[in-house]
Amino acid sequence: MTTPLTTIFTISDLAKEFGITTRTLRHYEEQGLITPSRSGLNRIYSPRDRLRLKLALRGKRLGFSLHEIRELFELPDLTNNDTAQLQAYGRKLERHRAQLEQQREDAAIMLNEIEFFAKQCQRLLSGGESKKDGDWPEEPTSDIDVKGN
Amino acid sequence: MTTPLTTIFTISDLAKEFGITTRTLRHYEEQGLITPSRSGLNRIYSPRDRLRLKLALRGKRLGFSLHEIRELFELPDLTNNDTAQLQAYGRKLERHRAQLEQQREDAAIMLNEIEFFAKQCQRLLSGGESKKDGDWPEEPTSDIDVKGN
DNA sequence: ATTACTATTGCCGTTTACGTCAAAGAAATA
DNA sequence: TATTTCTTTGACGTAAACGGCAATAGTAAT
Repeated sequence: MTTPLTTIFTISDLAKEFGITTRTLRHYEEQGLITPSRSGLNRIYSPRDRLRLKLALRGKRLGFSLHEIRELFELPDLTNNDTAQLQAYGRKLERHRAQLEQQREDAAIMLNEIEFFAKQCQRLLSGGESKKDGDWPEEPTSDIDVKGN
Repeated sequence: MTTPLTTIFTISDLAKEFGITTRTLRHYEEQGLITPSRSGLNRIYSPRDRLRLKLALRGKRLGFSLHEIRELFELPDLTNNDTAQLQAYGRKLERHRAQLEQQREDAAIMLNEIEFFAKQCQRLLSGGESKKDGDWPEEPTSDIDVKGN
């Protein structure tokens, strides 16, 4: 069995695979996120283009803007070793790192809250009617003033 | 020392505390996220309102829309035990739970990628020039086809 | 060649989440 | 009392991320 030397994708291939529209793919191209080659007018996507799309979509799920994603794709030029540019990129990475860690924390907290309410739902649904007229805490209060916060 | 029985906040109090504008607070009210009481025309925010704001902002950081956040705030009515409604709420929670876990995974992956590139930056900046003409992997390729993915 | 897709480039529309005045009423301070 | 200062309600504007045509232009199958 041979590995294909050149795997290519059409715009609708990728659209189907990732559950997006072709309009979205063209939009991402306009924004400089992906730059497929052409066969005449038709777009030809390489595995590298596909990878970029995958990364872009992950970035989107994390709430990054297309602009931010594009910036992350623009790796600093290492041939002319431009220290300032490299530092700038480093700071940008640092900011995104901080944001991602904040998000991890937020996600953990919110998962706790949601799981708590989900369990309440299940209890109320499976376990007959209610146990004592089971009621919600009047709000997702999991972090209310626990630490004077 | 006595604990204040009624802590209240003005619109600019909360705006300052959370680093948002008063316009944002009014917008959240229009969208039904917060419903402060009034003193004449002026809005009066209770600790409960403040908590809601806090939760809302966390939801935002996680990419939830104001509409979704509002839905999560609308706990199903437990007095008339409406099974269908409770189930619907449960399914909604389940969807959000799945999304949050996806996000945790995404965040973890992206943190790895970013930390990798950040280290490269530091190496190139601190360790003199370059070691062998250090170059980037031509892309954040950390997950390219590692598992035929 | 004729039908039938699939793609391409405009280009205008839409939704979300606010920003940005403007006009006007209260409230605090000099 | 005069004057900032804060707030309120409109109402219009905007940036981001596409959606949804329309009018063609290639390409594929019959």
